[in-house]
Amino acid sequence: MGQHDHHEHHGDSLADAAQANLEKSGEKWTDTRAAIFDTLAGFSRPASAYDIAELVSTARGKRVAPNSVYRILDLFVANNLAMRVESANAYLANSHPGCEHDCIFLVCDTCGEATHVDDDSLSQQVRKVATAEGFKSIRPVIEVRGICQKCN
Amino acid sequence: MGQHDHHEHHGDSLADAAQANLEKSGEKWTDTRAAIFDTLAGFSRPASAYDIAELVSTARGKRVAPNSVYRILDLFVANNLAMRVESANAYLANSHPGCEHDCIFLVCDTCGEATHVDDDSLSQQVRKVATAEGFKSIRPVIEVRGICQKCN
DNA sequence: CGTGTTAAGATACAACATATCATTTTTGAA
DNA sequence: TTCAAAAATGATATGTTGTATCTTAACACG
Ligand SMILES: [Zn+2]
Ligand SMILES: [Zn+2]
Ligand SMILES: [Zn+2]
Ligand SMILES: [Zn+2]
Repeated sequence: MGQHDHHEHHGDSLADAAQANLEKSGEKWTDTRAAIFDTLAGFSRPASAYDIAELVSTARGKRVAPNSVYRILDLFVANNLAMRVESANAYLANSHPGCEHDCIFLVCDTCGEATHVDDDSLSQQVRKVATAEGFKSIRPVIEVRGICQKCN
Repeated sequence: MGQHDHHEHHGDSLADAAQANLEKSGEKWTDTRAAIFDTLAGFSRPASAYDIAELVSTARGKRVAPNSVYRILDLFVANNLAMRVESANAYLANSHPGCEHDCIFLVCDTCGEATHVDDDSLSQQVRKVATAEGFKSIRPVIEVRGICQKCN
């Protein structure tokens, strides 16, 4: 189903890719941003801004306010370093920054884990439906809520 | 794109259809539920529980608390009388209760209006992707954020 | 340096959502 | 009809998510 080439990154490799991507857009990879990215990437589930604020605060020994976290998450989303899972009011690190496409998230109602799926033909169809209705600046939100295999 | 027969209801006809549907499930069509449904159906855009609480309170001259509204909206969603638009934290009356299918919502970031689209083949594909990953109790969330034709 | 710009912090508050317990209304059997 | 159980709604408190505004700190660069 992955109809395009891309690289799934992990750990340091992911942070490096994220940094490279952000800097390519002329943005800076500051300590705070790095800490927030690392924390986000450390979650195996979509993390709320408050989750991240708490962990980063502890990790750095000084409080990081939620609004700062939101600011940086917004920056990450705008630059494809992270995605927002709308049905969970939470965020996920993008495991393949630099690769532009519409992700599909399968979110388990029981354990909260989110599976990331790519299906370009499907997301293209969604875009086509919206285009047909005259929509511009299209951002598909394709998610599935349900019970994952492990929880069944 | 609507690959199945169904009826779009409006006004009293819609409320009647909603009532019939709810009662078919053994639930009661109380005054409060009727008022909340009417208010919800009167919105041309996804309405938040608080929006509805405020309007219903005014209309009935007595306060209806948000938690009551949430309770009833949950009931409506469970019985297909309303749908939740996840990316807007808000609700829409279902213009065709009794007709089971996965709706697609196109939501304008500028004016907030939501266009309702049905595409069974598309939503079936989304379900298929989730099924292939071992998901059960699947509830697709297919929405598109963007700028609508009028706002362009 | 000094000055303008960008990033981050502090604080307050708004918006969305749920938990718990009390009260009212409905129902249906005695 | 009366009364007890169940269902619906109300009151209240609190938790969670998100934004607005202003201040302070870090940085870049002439
Ligand atoms: Zn990809
Ligand atoms: Zn699970
Ligand atoms: Zn339909
Ligand atoms: Zn619009």
